[in-house]
Amino acid sequence: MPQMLAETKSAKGAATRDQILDAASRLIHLQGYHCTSLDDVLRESGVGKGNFYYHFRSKEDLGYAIIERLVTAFLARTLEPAFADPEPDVMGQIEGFLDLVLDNQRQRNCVGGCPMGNLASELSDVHEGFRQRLAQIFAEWRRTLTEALARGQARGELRADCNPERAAHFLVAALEGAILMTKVTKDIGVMEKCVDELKQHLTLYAKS
Amino acid sequence: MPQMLAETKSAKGAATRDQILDAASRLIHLQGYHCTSLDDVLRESGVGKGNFYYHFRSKEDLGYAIIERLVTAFLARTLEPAFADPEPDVMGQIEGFLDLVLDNQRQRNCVGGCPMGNLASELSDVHEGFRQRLAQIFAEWRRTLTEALARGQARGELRADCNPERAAHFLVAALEGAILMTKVTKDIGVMEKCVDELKQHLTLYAKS
DNA sequence: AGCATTTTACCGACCGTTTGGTACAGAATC
DNA sequence: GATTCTGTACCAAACGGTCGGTAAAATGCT
Repeated sequence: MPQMLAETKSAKGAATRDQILDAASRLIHLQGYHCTSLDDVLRESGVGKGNFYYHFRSKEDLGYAIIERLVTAFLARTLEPAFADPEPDVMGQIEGFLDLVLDNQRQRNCVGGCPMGNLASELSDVHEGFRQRLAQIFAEWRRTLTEALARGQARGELRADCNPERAAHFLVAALEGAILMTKVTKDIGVMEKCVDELKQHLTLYAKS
Repeated sequence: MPQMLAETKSAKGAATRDQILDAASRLIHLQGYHCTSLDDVLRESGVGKGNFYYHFRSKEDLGYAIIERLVTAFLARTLEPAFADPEPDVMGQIEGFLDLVLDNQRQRNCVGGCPMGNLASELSDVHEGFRQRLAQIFAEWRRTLTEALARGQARGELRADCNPERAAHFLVAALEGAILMTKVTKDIGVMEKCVDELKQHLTLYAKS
């Protein structure tokens, strides 16, 4: 019975594994999953093919690893920081979060779009496993927003007739759509308008 | 000098060309552009390879044709009908349009998503020509909404402080995002919530 | 300590398949 | 009888993936 796993056990191995993930993340963010070939990743990362298959079972396995790295990066660097402190007013927190995502796209010059949104669009109807994992991530994103809104509601900052869960669904969807539109138009102004309008929408929830 | 064009000249030729486009549209809608191979299209349409290359210069050429067929179908069957009659109240027209798009996704069981949104996400950073054409389509969609909103504003149905262009940007983006979210979650309820919220947003524009 | 052995990490040639695309001959149609 | 169409055979390149083999660590043994 041959060893079927490919677990990384030393610091050196972990380093090359990271090199692969770095290159693959970058390429897949720009070109998509199917349009990024193994050879692309190998060339970009300077890792040999045999080495790749030492660290990953398959391209699919790499795909899952990329998604995992994506979600941790998003949660740790964008979502959680924006809502970490439960003290400040929720409205300001959400607006800050919107600005953060907007600025992210501005810095990228409208290239790449949302890594998770891209994969969701490309793979949802092609690979059920990927779809489920991605859906999970969006659910977590939504949950964070829902909780923040509910928190604000409990504190009397938001109107009682605001439906936190529905609003969270809407915020995530609108943001994803805005990123997509700014990606296809290559005009950050498009997303700015959308975020402005989204902030307008938030006033619907504000207490009188 | 060989014949470089591939213009269809008889009814029969046009028929097979349509068969190809039908199959390709279906497949690309479900699997995306890169994930749909020529052989897939040939198998599905029952057309030989030589025949395909009689009607299309390349897969890229097919891609452009698909986009063209997409836009005409969307404009003729969805967008224009919803806003054809300039008489009724704009608010109702937009709500009707939202319901139409929502119902479209319901009928598809949340499979496929928005054909144009999918291509925009997959190809915007990979193929500049496709990107430009897709951006054009979204611009036209937005223009229709902008004009409708401006019409309503001129008639006093909408508040003066509503910015039609900005609102149109937002509506398109939010709708695209909602379709994407319903595609990845495979739950039409997600899109229903988004459309509900979007209708709430429209009340911001309503006169007092 | 010093040597032997296993484990971990890595390479690049190679494999079968599929890719988009071509050549071309034959059939259908006018 | 030319033009319009269509099937088949074929191509080089690229695809994801496998292979045998090799450094280089880590580990075991005395």
